Amino acid sequence: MSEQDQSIYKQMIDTLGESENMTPKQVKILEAAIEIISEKGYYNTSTSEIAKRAGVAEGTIFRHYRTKKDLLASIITPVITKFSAPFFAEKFVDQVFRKPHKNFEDFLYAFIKNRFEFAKANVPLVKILLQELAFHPEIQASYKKVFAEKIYPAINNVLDYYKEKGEIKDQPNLSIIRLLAPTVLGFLITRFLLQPDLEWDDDREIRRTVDFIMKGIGKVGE
Amino acid sequence: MSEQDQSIYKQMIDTLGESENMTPKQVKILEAAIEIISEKGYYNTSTSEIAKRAGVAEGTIFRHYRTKKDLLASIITPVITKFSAPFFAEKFVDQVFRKPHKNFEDFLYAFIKNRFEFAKANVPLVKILLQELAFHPEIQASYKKVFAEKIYPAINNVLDYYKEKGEIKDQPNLSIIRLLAPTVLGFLITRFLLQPDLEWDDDREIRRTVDFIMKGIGKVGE
Amino acid sequence: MSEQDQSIYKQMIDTLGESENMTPKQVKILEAAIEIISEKGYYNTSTSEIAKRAGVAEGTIFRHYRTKKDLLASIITPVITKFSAPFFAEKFVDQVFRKPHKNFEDFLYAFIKNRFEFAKANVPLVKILLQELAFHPEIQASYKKVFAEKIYPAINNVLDYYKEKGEIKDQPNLSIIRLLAPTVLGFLITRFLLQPDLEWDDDREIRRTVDFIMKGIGKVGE
Amino acid sequence: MSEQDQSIYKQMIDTLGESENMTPKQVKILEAAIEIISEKGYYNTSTSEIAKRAGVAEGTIFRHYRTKKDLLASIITPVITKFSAPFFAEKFVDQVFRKPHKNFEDFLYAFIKNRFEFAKANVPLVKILLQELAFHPEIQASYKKVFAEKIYPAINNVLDYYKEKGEIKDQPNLSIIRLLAPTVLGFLITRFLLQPDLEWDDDREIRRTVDFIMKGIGKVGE
DNA sequence: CATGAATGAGGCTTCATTCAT
DNA sequence: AATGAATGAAGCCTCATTCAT
Repeated sequence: MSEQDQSIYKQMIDTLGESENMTPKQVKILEAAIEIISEKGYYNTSTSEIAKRAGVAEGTIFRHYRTKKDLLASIITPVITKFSAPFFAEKFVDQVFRKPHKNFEDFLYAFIKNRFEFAKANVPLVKILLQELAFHPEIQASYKKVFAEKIYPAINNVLDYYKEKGEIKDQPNLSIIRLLAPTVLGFLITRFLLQPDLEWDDDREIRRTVDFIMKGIGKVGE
Repeated sequence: MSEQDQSIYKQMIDTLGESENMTPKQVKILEAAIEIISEKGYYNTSTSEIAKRAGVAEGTIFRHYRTKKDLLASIITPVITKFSAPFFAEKFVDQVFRKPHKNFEDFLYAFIKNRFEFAKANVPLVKILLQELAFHPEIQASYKKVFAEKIYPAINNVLDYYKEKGEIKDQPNLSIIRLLAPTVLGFLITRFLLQPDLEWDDDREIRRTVDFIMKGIGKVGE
Repeated sequence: MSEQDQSIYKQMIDTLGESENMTPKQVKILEAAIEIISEKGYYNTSTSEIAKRAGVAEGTIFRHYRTKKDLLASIITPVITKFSAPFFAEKFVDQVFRKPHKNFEDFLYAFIKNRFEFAKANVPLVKILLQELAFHPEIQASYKKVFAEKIYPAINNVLDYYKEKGEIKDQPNLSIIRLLAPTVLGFLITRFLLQPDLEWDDDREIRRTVDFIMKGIGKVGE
Repeated sequence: MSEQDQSIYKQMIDTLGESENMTPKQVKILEAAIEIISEKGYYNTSTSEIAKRAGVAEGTIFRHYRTKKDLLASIITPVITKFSAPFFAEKFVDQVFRKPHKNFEDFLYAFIKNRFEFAKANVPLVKILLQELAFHPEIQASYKKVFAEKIYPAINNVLDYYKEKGEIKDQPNLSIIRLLAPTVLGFLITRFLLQPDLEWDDDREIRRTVDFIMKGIGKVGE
């Protein structure tokens, strides 16, 4: 799995700050916005507060983002992209067919591990994504697009592949996803958002998750 | 499982309207608030809009609820209670020990089925609960209390019981819950909030969910 | 000096309650209004709060007083009357000419003493009068009328009388009043409103006040 | 006595407008607020009315003053300070000991004259101060502080000084102040607030006031 | 007489956004 | 690019007053 999507939170911003045409102030604005919005939510965060935390005049924000919602979009859109990065076309499918995963369980472990690291490095961003998704139709649309065009097809491929290899029980892929996704997401949400202060033995818990899924989905016990 | 907690949405309000001392206008206000807030979220819903939809003067809202947030609380608090109703003390535990469930699978099926019916009858309320939980510390506190005092102990009992009977694999109960809860919730959320328009074969999907969990948790295949 | 104007606060109300056609509820309302308004001022006191403290429905207030301002007027008007009671026509002037005061100093002492007792018995009412006078033109008008028709003429008489007797320096009566009034009022205000918790030797302080005025006004030292 | 505290009303604002960082709009707001509040009182004055009179959007008020009460405070606080300016430390006491006042009477005349000019130049401000003092605990606190720390000690010094010189009768200073203050204040209030339209011979009336006080306090006639 | 739910005008305040500098 | 004063729409809430019961 790619490593360049780790730690977007700062990294993403910095990268943009250099590669694209971001001024230092713009970077400050993004950082401040991410911090505050992830703490208090979009509607409880005022642009003036963001400006203050960023050490910038209020007007400056609107020089870079036409509206407050634009600012939110500019935070969330990359997260949607990066979060689904592994599913993007070749890389992901390639890994499945050519890479060292000798079976589905191996693949699943690697996949969860990878998304785990991503979430860990980007807690505030993931938090914003999950919280705001419900309230902003534009963002939902953006997500649905990525899901339909990238995520779903990729997963589909993988599942079909392992089904053929006889490692996955015969069920509609959608049903499988419906079971798989909440299990993985549920783990990440519990781990990083609901109970971040518990003492987690992360690796054991990841294995447990894999195990749980494998039992439920796999053909092993049958 | 009790049937008196079905369909709170209207039923709850009506009941209150009669049993408690709710005026017809107050009922209208609650209904309107639930509708609009579940559509657009708390922060996108203005009290004036609620008043308009309820056919009431804006001031009337504040005769009955000191604050807009009070109004939200008066919607959510009963949901928290009712949603966890099956866990409340005797009933739930009794069912497990004395009632017709011959094994954990049976119990699980009955339980999911029951919560499924509840969710089905109260989509708007559940939606509000899930969406707003993130933003209102008071509501979080209220939920945590119910979870710690009612839900968790009840589940604990059940799991211990079936562990003793050898139907559940030996894992920490917290880990089991961490796997179980997202699976059930994920199903309900997908079914009623994310993809309500799909043509669902509900019973088959419930069985699939039970099956998935049983495989992952149970001792069967070992 | 008349004794029937002592302790209006309760007494006034009770009297009205019997003699006039006041219901017990109306009495409660007046009492509550006086208490709260004297504590927090007219504009910081809501009719609902008055109703609550009076143990009465809000509507009941408006059954007895057309408006909130009417309620205030019904409190203040009698105070204006009673506060200037000693000046009312015959009684007052009579006392001056026929009664036991052998000189102006004696009269002054009796007068201040009398108004002192009145103020003492009616602190809340006096407080309301002083505080609200500034903001309600109707009340000002009412006061000016009483002053012009009763108070001023009466004082005028008295001053002229003692001037003739050679006990008061020859100055315009208005100037005398301008010096006299603040001295007396200033004492009462300090005593009951500004520093009510100090340990006052009331009689000594009254004598000091009389002395101060006598020196300033009288012919003694000349 | 210093002359730089004359005519705060406009002068104060103008000064601030230049020396401090006040925008022209902010100056307009202050002027409008002073005018209207002094006419109708704080609670009868709406922020929208102030905005209208100031030719400013209502929101602009709240950019400069977080609260309506803040606006009031920003008007009154300087008045409290300026009104007691002559009492502030050296200047005042110095004048007493080193300056041209050959006796207490001279000093008293100069003092009253000075405060008279101040009141004359700041009628609206003084009116607001007197009217609102009763209703705003924060303002009371602010005043009490100034009184305890500046005014009282200064007066104390002066009285002791002239007592030693044998020009003032031996009474507790607090008693003297209790007699002195209402006489001076009563004069100013009558002159500028109660009867501003009378034709006053100001100098004669000031002398009368001084005379009245001297007789009452002084040792002359004894 | 009494009630108290209902009203709706109006108050204070917030905040995204604009614009002259 | 950056500023920050200014805007004004819109939000929440209060409260005196009315009216059907």
